Amino acid sequence: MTGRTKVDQREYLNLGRVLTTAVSVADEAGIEAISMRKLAQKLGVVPMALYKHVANKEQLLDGVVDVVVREIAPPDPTLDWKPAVRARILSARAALLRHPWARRVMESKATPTPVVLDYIESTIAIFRAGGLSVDLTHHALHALGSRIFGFTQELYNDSQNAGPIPPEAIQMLAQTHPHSAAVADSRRHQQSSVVGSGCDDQFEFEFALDIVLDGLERLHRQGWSSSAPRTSAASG
Amino acid sequence: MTGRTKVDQREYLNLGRVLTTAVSVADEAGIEAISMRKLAQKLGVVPMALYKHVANKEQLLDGVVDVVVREIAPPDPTLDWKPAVRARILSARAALLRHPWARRVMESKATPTPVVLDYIESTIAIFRAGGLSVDLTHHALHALGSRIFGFTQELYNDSQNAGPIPPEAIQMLAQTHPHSAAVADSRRHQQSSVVGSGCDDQFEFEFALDIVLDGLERLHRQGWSSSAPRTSAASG
DNA sequence: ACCTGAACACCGTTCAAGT
DNA sequence: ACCTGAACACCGTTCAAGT
Repeated sequence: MTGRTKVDQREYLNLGRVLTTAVSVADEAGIEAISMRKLAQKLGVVPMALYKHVANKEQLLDGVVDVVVREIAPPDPTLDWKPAVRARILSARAALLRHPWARRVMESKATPTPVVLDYIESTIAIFRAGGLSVDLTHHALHALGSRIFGFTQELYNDSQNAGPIPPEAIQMLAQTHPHSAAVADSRRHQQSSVVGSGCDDQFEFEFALDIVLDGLERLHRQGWSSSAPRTSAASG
Repeated sequence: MTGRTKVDQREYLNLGRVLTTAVSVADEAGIEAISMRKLAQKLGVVPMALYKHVANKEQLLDGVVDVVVREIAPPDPTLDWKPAVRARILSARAALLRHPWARRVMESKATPTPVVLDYIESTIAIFRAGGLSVDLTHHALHALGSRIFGFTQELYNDSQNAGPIPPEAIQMLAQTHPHSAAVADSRRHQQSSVVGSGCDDQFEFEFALDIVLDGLERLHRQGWSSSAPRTSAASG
């Protein structure tokens, strides 16, 4: 009977509140701030109370990823397959920019959750509705890979904190690695849209994405098939 | 004076032995088997003894990555830039296939070690020697991204243990996600070179790599520049 | 029957005590 | 001066004791 007062003092914990709290904790303090103990403290409960809603930490992270994936905009049925896929991937990228820690969590997973599977399914559906064969769609998924989720595939992703590389650093780099310094320095001559970074990340993302999408479109127009005699994949 | 007997009983620990032991431990038992405590035990020393050779665990992992990166074959100067880059990346991929845990370790790093910087430098040198502009080389590095290191960018990389997806699983998947099931099923009709996996990972890797390299070659031939009026990146 | 605090088996690293 | 064992501050999860 005394348990009844708990209802008045505090909302019962539920899975939704656990997950959205975990997302906001990660947004504010990074993924390393999500431990069962710290999250429980944030929720004002004992650590073991979380185990009423998730079986273990892995299941918690699955749920957290699902929250992020659900933020990705659904496909626009009025677009042709190429702009539709492009818009979808850019929406996924936007979601990951809001939750930069989510990429690492997703990469640590070995199998997709049903929510992620739904996302993949609807993305495949865009290709198929656009007339691409099952075969080419299969290879397209491999070629796009985790870019489907909006992942960038830069050499070093974690330089989000740093702004442009200071000139002194490039000067020093030039003494040992001149080519690298020259390429790094070419960033600062692009004043197009630079905000915090020395590089226009959005431009580079779209540049790489368009190379792949254009290559796939070319193969599609050629009626390319993997069982046909092998030539250079995207030439002709 | 009694310390002298230590020399007879056991070789003095040195950094090289620490790193090569760490690599073989990871090869045999996975990256989670590398902890300062377990590694020390494997070497027959007390955990704190490792701190004579590395400042902390991060520095240990840096050294371990360096061992793997040094296994990548140097560029072949007799080849044109495209086949040279292609061969280099395939050599990097081969190194990662021997040390599958290395990818995750490299991704956890925020900045490159000098050894990794040497690798990047020599790869950039291939592009420049082939006549690509600094500008295009810059974008090429972004477009290839971590593929430079031989990283695959599949949706799920950790399915190395599993063989082909069993037909029953595809049947079940088909009920909820028909497109995904069809695409997954298209794997089993490629009997080209399948060894353990249901998919020809080498083919898919080269397929995606060639799309990017062919796109870059096309832009190079067009004299493409990022400062020129923007069109679809790789079309024309 | 339910909840939960203590405990377990780890981890990287600090630090002071012992030689 | 050097080495190193105990200790610290964590972690995810188990489990039995208490209500």
